[in-house]
Amino acid sequence: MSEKILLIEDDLEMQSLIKEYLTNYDFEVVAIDKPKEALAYVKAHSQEIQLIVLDLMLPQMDGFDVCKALRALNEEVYIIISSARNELSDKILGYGLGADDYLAKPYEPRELVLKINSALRRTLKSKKKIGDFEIDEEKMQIALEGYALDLTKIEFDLLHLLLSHPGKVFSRETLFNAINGIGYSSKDRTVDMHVSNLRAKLGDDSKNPKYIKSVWGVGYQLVH
Amino acid sequence: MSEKILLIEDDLEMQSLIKEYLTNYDFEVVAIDKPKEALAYVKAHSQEIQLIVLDLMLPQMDGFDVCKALRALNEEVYIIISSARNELSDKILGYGLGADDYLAKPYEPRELVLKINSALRRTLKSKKKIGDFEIDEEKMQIALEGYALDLTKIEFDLLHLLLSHPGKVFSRETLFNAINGIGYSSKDRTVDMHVSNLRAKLGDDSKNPKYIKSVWGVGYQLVH
DNA sequence: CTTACATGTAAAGAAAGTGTCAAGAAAAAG
DNA sequence: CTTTTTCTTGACACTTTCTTTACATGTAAG
Repeated sequence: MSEKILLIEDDLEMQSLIKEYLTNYDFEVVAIDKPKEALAYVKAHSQEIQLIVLDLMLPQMDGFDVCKALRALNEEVYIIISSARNELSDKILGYGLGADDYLAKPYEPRELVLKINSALRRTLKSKKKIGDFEIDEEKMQIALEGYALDLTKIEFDLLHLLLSHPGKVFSRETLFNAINGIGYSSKDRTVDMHVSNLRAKLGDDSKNPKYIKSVWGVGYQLVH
Repeated sequence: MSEKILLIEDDLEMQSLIKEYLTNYDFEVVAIDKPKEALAYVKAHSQEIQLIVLDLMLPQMDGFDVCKALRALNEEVYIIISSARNELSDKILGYGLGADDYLAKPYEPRELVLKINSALRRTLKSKKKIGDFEIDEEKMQIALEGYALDLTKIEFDLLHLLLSHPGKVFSRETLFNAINGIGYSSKDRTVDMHVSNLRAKLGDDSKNPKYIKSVWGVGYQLVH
């Protein structure tokens, strides 16, 4: 699995250096030196690009405007700005350019790799797929077979926990603690109730569960 | 029960110190100073290793790359990185090297033991093989020759206990206590009943047991 | 071989766990 | 402050599991 990265850098020597370095780390890199071309590229391939590395010292357009334009084209993409250290460092982060991270020049290529990795880890984290489910952590939403479920907070937490370890048996106490902090007593039926409601929303059947199975005397587990 | 830990540390003095310390805590430690050797070792013994302690100040390869390579070889293993405090401490945790925990040098050996313990508690949970059986503790499931058994909680506990010490003779009282807390009386036949049901589910024969053997006047044992 | 006690297991009864409706309590929204 | 939504609790029916009883069978020792 490789990720597509757009590198916008007008210093061609630097460009090829970084491109090579990132390529070694299994990223797919598209390098462009002219901001207008870059914008055109993003317009055309918006969906494919996971991340943009933008150097601010660009000739044709002001780097700020490029950044804004990029963000306008794609709200989701992660943008890392690089620029000479003493230049704009503070401002960039402060003002709403839409950039997600900042890297002072000169920088170690490794640093860039680190930032890219952490960025991708974060973006790839929302929208995990598990079986027929799709979790969007940011939106606090879970979809089943493409249809978003209308869950309460507790239901979301519960299902999320079950989905995080498919097949694992969770005791009622564990589930209770996950949603309520502490204070479980064995005659508490609240977890059962939430599971029952969840099942209803999932269209699941307790006697013949497709998703949430009861483990007698213990708790519940996600069928997988 | 001891756990296998791989220690990658090029400072030999430090290495033997830590190794000795961990050994005192009943861990089985493999210490290697050369990263290439370490990688080779992991490749060969991937399944056995529960946890890796990796020192970043290594000669041949960059510690980052070692860490990544280790993670590539084994997604499951828990990796603890150690490194001089002021070096990269913050970055390491933030960025995606695949490490699970971080320890700033110099550290107290005790600290390391604590981290190891908490890590093992988390990972050491699933899928042990014993003879024809395979236990998945997380899923609370035991499979016989690949087929999952449908056991009740008590049956699971009972078989699990027998499997944990193949050949050991367990008295009825011990077995009873394991499943019921306390309160065994010698004319209690409940353990016998559970064993009988278990045997049925295992397709076992009490007169000619393949799995659970009766030990006259005492209790039961797992045939091995 | 006989006695005394141990084990195997079917079947019945006891106990405990689960599903969910409906009502009340609590929290969030308006 | 009122309304609405969500959460908890109690109740009851129902299911599954556990224990006990009962009797047949098996084993060791005199």
